[in-house]
Amino acid sequence: MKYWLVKQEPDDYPFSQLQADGRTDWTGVRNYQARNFLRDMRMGDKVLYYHSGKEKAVVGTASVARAAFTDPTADKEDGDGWLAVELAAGKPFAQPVALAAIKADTAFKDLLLVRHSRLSVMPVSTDEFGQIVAMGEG
DNA sequence: GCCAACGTTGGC
DNA sequence: GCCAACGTTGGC
Repeated sequence: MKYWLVKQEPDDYPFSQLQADGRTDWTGVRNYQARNFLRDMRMGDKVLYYHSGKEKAVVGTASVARAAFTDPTADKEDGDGWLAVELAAGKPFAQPVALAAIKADTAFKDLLLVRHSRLSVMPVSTDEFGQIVAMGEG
């Protein structure tokens, strides 16, 4: 099993909305590096859900409910080859894990969230995932 | 609101 | 194929 982190503006689609929906198609990714990570996702993989913008914190977990498929929201102008996955809501964190806290911990110095802040879909290691979940559960 | 980082576009 | 210009993202 692999572990991932996805980033979303809470104004666009907050974690609470994913919880309300149960699951959702993760569409609209138009970046090749992120697309390649989507392609590597397998059903059952675990996902950290990060709120960018004002919040800047990991707020809960999700899981991959359906492996990559053609993004139905990609139009002609976008070209083809874009992918989506389906995510299922996991657990909200009792305590959001702030980006500042992640940056302050050298255990996360290689995390792409820190190193490559603009990437919206990224892999995380087993250890990183476990540690962030532990922090989130308080 | 600003700026840095990065990706994309378009002229050459 | 290179590179400057531009647009977007996201942290501060």
